[in-house]
Amino acid sequence: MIQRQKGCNDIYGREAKIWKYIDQVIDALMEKYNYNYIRTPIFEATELFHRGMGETTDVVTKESYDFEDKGERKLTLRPEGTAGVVRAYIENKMYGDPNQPVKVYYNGTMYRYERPQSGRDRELTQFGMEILGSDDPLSDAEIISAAVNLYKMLGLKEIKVNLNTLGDNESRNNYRKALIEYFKPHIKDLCEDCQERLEKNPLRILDCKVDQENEILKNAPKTLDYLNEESRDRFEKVQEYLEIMQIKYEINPSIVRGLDYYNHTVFEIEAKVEGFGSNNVIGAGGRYNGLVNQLDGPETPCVGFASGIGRIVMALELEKVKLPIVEDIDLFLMYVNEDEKKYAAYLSQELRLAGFIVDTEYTGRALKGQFKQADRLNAKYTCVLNSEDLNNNEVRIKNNKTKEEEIISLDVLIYYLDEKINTDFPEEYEEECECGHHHDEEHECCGKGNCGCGHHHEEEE
RNA sequence: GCGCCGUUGGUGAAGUGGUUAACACGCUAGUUUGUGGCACUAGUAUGCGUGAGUUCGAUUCUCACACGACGCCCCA
Repeated sequence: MIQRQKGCNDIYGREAKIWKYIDQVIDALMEKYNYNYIRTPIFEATELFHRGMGETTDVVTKESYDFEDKGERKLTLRPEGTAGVVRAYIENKMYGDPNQPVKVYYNGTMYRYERPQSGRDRELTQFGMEILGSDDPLSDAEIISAAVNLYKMLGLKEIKVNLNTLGDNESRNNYRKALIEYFKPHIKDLCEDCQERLEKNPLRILDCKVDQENEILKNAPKTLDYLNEESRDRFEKVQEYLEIMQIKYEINPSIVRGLDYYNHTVFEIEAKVEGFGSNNVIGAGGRYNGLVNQLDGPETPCVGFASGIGRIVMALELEKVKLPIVEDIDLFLMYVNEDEKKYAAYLSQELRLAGFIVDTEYTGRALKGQFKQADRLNAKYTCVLNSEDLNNNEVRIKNNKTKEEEIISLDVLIYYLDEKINTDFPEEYEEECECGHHHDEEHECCGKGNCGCGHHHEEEE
């Protein structure tokens, strides 16, 4: 049997509904923030990804899906979204658009040749957003706020924003030097991996899992002490805007992004949920003022964010968040003989076009089996089409919850169903927001906190 | 790339070096019920990840590979 490829997933059933729902929330949110959807190719010239990340990083040498096509072009399946967006920005000369900055978002599959583990697959789906052409700290804050609001809208409560700054290039280099100098005398007391990291990527030592509790790490120099004045001011501005937007965050000096093109703001958003594996970062981003230029575009300050949809789904499930996913149908049509079946075909067509979710029998089951199927599909109503009733221009509609059955004239069936569905099965509004109160339509949120539940928040309950 | 554990039907799983691979759920059919959901009856893996080896004989032992789970490295 041919199996699916390692680290790839088939998403279907209820899970697929969750994915589609998330996509909808993303689209709705991005509309509010006025970001435009952008779709770039899934493969690009290998060089695009290799440049700007440095040829020697593990990411490039070991973890990218490189291949050659029949025209001997060297191609790579995109491992992330930003490079393609930046390429498109440059190639389409979006920097010349009078409408600046350019705000775009994407949502698609990415490919990384990795060893699969919890929260890490070879094919993954990422949503991301970028602001190209603004160096304003407000744009950093906006990106972070949008990320936080997305998670809140989806219903995640246990999230934590870790914020840090790398400063500009000068600050960053000074800090790097200071770190190496600081760690060098202590190197023997650190784990093997950290000894490797010292020259290669000293910032990573701060993030080490083995030495997490080591005093040496705790007393290590902090980024913030090596910022020049300009970078420090900038960081303070970002924080100020976040506070105005009431976005909670924590400054965490161990947040370092892997690649060189990052500067100034960097952040990671963790899902703090019981049961999450070691990869609990559901989204991350930062400022990358150098990248556009590195890829032959004009000097362009940018900031962006990306989030793995798979990890969001995982977090939603672990938190047992109730999602507004339709898992039932309005009506299941049953029949026994061929004439009734034909009528089922006709009626399902009519009702579907009228906007109802209708299903019927296709596998030749006996009536008993059809009732079971109706239950499995969570049908709100069932209807056994009976030749006798049909001759009288009537059908029997049974509420599948109360088992009450009514005989309805076919002429008014649509009106009947329309009304009954709303009265028998009202939509439930029950959500809990940060304020800790359950609330529904009558009992609204007290307004403390930013729950994104979609209801208007009054000052008083 | 490294480490650890795992892989039995539609699902959850038990089990053994040797004629029919337990049990449960599910599913299908039948009896009964005015049109089901309860109950009862019957059916439902020539098969135990793939390949090779040990053996008279392997799903059970050994090895390799694949896949899954988790962790390390790395994390765009």
